[in-house]
Amino acid sequence: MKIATFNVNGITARLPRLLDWLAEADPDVVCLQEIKILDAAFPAEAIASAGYTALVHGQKGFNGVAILSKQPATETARGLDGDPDDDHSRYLEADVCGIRIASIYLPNGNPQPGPKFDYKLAWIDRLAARAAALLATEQPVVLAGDWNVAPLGVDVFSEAAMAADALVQPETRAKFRALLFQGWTDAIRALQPTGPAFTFWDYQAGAWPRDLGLRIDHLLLSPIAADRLTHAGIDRAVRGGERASDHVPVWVEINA
DNA sequence: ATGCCTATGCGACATAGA
Repeated sequence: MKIATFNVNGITARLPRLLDWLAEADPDVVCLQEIKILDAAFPAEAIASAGYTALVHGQKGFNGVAILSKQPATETARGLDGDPDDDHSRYLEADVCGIRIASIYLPNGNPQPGPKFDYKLAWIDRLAARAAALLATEQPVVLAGDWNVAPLGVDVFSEAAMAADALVQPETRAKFRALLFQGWTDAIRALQPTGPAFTFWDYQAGAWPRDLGLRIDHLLLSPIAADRLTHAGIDRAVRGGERASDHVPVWVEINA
């Protein structure tokens, strides 16, 4: 089964690119982030024509996540526990063919320090609580999404240029590492242990042609899912398309 | 030391992204 994550930065603006990529990459499941649309306005018909059902946890203007699937998908969670005042649409989870799959849009957290950074750190704690509960089920689980965390120095084009950014702060990295060390496998790093593996290039300052990227989109696998991991990849070429998102699709294949 | 781009919204610039 091929499972992908793709921050589309607006489903309306990106629909042609998404449909092109679905036809070309042929994933079974796609976790989308930043769909920036209400559930009722989601282009479900176009997605259905491509062969996918859609679970949608939308929001107007910004945020919003979805899970597209060729096989039947059963929703298992919408949002994270732990903060009744949090009205951001950033977490959606489903069962597909016995695999638990989460679409995650972790808060950016800039500027830091400040309330947005505090929200980010608290959100990681809430996600870690959910992740621990999922691990305890001993099911195959895939946590896929835009984590807005560059785990190591090699995951940014320049540590100096990024020093003040919420994506690389020691507290950010420590919380990500703590979650990872619950027992998750970072799929891209499991199959490509060294070197850059960027998944995002800013629209500004010629970041894409200069290859000034970040690795912030990740698929974390539970032990049983990791045992079944056969392939993983980053579809870099998508970044060079017309009206591209600033993120590209990242995917894994696990034995069904 | 800031903006550089891009998407969206009851738009005529502001907010958010990372």
